[in-house]
Amino acid sequence: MSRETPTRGRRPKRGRTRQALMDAALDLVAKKAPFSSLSLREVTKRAGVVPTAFYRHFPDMSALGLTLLDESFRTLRQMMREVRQQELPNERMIRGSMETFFNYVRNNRTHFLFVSKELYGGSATMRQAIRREIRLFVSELAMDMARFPFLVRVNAEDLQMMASLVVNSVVALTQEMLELDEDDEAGQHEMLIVAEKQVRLIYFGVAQWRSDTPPRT
Amino acid sequence: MSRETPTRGRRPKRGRTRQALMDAALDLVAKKAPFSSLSLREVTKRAGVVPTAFYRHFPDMSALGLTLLDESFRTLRQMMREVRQQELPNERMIRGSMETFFNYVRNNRTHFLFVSKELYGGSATMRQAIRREIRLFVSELAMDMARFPFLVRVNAEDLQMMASLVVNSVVALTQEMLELDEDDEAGQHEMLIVAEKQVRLIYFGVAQWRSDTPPRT
DNA sequence: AGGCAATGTCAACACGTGTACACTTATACT
DNA sequence: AGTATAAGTGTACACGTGTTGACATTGCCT
Repeated sequence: MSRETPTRGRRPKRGRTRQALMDAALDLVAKKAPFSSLSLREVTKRAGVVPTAFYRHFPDMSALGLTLLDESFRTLRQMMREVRQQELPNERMIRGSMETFFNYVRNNRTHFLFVSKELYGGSATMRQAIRREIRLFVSELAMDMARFPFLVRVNAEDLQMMASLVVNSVVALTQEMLELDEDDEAGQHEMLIVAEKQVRLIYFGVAQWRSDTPPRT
Repeated sequence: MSRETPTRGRRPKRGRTRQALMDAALDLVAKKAPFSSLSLREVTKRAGVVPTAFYRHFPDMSALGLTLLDESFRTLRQMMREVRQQELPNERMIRGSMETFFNYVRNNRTHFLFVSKELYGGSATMRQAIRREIRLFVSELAMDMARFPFLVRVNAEDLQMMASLVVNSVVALTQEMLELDEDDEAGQHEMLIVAEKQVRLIYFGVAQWRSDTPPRT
């Protein structure tokens, strides 16, 4: 038995522990295992808090997970919206979007690691929640593409399919990038280059596309 | 404590348990959690065997995992090689490859579920092993594409980038399909359609591509 | 038929797990 | 200042975990 602090119930600021728990969970995810295989005790220990203190902030681990998930996507959504609104010419737009996105990933590494590991390995509700976010990105991108003049003849279904192709590719590259060492700048830069090329390639394909089925109104 | 069979050491055929353990693991992965969060006891219980019997066949759980991984990819590799060798004209080739691949996924659902959940959520060695297999597919596809007459001017780096775009997209759609209910035929068919369109779209983009930059570091 | 290696069982251990309960302390509000 | 409430602590329990060791059975080979 380790008796580091025999003092009893003495800790400063008001609601600091909640954040400590979230940070601890992300920490463990980054350097150990996926969130879904973390134990409550493990997290509390890392946060420097007794196990039972956990319940003062979350009813159980899955609640912590959903909070983390929300935190991960909240700022990202807004950022992508801003990126989209700045309306650059095509070529510059692709490059710019990729740069800001991957920069964001880099600055929020632990959050993306968390999401990446839960996308397919998490609980059913967790997976669905993440998928919903991704589908949202796809739909918004599809709406943007609908405004391209050379895509007026493409029906909604195909627009969705094109957008999902772009998003899926970026997601895959993101996950690949997260596998790299944190300070492998060369590798990460290469990922950016590849991502930009892949999206440009898709862009070429899109320009060539015709929907056989009747176009949208 | 359930004492269903108080008999002691009585079980028929020779090496049947090893397969029972592997089946039990896949079973649990399919209807519960990712392999990496399964416990040894859980697996043995499912296999109808006492925990210690496990060690007669595998030194530990990770060994079971690697065996399962090998089993998952061994037949797939060969199948893809056969598909590639049948040299159909472009359009038919895309459709045919997608059909046979997704059919294979359908017939080996549990194996692919296993792989899908370990790709990002598994242990480091597991993740690397799976990535290696995927990279192998990418390289082989790139070699195939190199024989396309309209791709002779594309450098090796870009060929790799194109192939990885195709493979990543198919992988993503596969994982999406695995999320569907096992007997949702309509949904699975739709996935096939989307996959075929996406690859065709990439194909269009590829036909338009020129490598501007000479290969550099 | 006999032997021996492979394959199974049982009991036990030391430890990690989630959670309930009763408690102490810190902070915010009147 | 006084106090109610939020937020922390320690103890305890029942259970699941991986692994060890000694023993029992099976089945293939000669």
